[in-house]
Amino acid sequence: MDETQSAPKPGSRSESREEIERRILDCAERVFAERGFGGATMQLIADQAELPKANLHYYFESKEKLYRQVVERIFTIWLEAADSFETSASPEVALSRYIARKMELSRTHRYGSKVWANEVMQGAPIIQDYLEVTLRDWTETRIELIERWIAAGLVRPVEPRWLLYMIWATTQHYADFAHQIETLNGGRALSDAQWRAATETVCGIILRGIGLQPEGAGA
Amino acid sequence: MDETQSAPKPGSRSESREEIERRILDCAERVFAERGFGGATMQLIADQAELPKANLHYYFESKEKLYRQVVERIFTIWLEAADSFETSASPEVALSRYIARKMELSRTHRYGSKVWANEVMQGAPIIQDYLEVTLRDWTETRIELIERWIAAGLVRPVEPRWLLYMIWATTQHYADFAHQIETLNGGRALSDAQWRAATETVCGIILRGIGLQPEGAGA
DNA sequence: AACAATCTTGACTGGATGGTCAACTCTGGT
DNA sequence: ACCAGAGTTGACCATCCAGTCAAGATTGTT
Repeated sequence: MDETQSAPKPGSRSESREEIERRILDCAERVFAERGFGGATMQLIADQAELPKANLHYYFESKEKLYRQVVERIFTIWLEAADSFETSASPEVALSRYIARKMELSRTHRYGSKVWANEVMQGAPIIQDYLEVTLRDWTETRIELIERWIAAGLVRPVEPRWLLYMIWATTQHYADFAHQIETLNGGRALSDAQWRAATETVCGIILRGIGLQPEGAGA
Repeated sequence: MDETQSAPKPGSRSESREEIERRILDCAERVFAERGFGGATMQLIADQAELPKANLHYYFESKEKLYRQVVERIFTIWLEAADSFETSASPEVALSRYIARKMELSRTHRYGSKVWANEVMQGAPIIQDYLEVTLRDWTETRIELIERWIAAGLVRPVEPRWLLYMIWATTQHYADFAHQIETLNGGRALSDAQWRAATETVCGIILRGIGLQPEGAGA
């Protein structure tokens, strides 16, 4: 039901420390995602990782330290995705790639996205500094970039800030609200084709919404 | 620091049962929103409502019953907002009104939106039946409506489903991620003007994105 | 084989949590 | 003034939780 790892058997001692820590982090991510920090229990994480709770504490000092590492790992992934918003590309390319990448992340890192959402909803007690520094800087450079596009007449005048929030919201929605989306999809996960269609629709609406023509768009 | 009520003093016995229950529900909503179901404690809710914990149990049998009522209240509000997506209006009017109403809800019912988000992220253990019946029916009628608009050539062909998700995601983001938005706004809540601008930008991008001209749009 | 370092784990602890209860107070009706 | 029912509350309980610990198992090294 739950095979994250498969090369060395979970109980086996041939697993390296790194592998075990990764297995714990993966399970912790899922549990924190589904129940929030307060609702998650070390016992449940231990069970899912197929370890005794005491052993879990051997690898991660405390629940908070474990949570911190989960959140930090997610932020790293987010940062990498953020790079696909290339400052050198044309508006069409930069935005399409960024949106597509974020949609992909929502599919492959559903739980990470949920942990992030939970953390922010709780007022970002752990990652406030990331918001204030890294995220803020990134946001500001992109706002300036979009403003330059607007000044150059490439993009219809919109406030870049609300545009960025729209992209974040729309793409992350597919991870955070996956359960709702799947319920409305007859209880089934979205197919490859549906993910492609959703990505294209999101790209299409946003690009056209700011006066761009999506690449490879018909009539 | 925390005056939800003010006409009759919190401790006063001149408060009606209804008033007390509403005060509890308001506080519970906030606590559940910020910490999720598992992370919330009855003690904290009681403290915020300025009641002894035992008294809280006099009004609400159990934590789960209280949570259920909070979620049901939110769903009711959501349903009312859903009505502003009028099936009789033009695409421009129906969509603009719906988006504007949802943005307004994100501003006035931030905590309700967060509780909903939490519930869905946890797999909707309490409200699965709402998702499967009420939400599904509503969604399907709107999808058919949008398909008729498309068939009539009023709206550019897009898959209505992804459009609806986009509207939900974008508007609810302003409630669920309010903390992030405020951090990026220099730590201040959005002003009236900013809410208006955000609403207009969201409306503008979505309407133009599907080939409509927002009402009262310039050039 | 001997040994030290690393890893594993069942049993435990102190504190928090949801929920209960019996005693108490208040209010409106007579 | 009296009473019954509604509302209030401190003290209490069983359970669960994060975290500890010491005894034991495994591993790499010589």
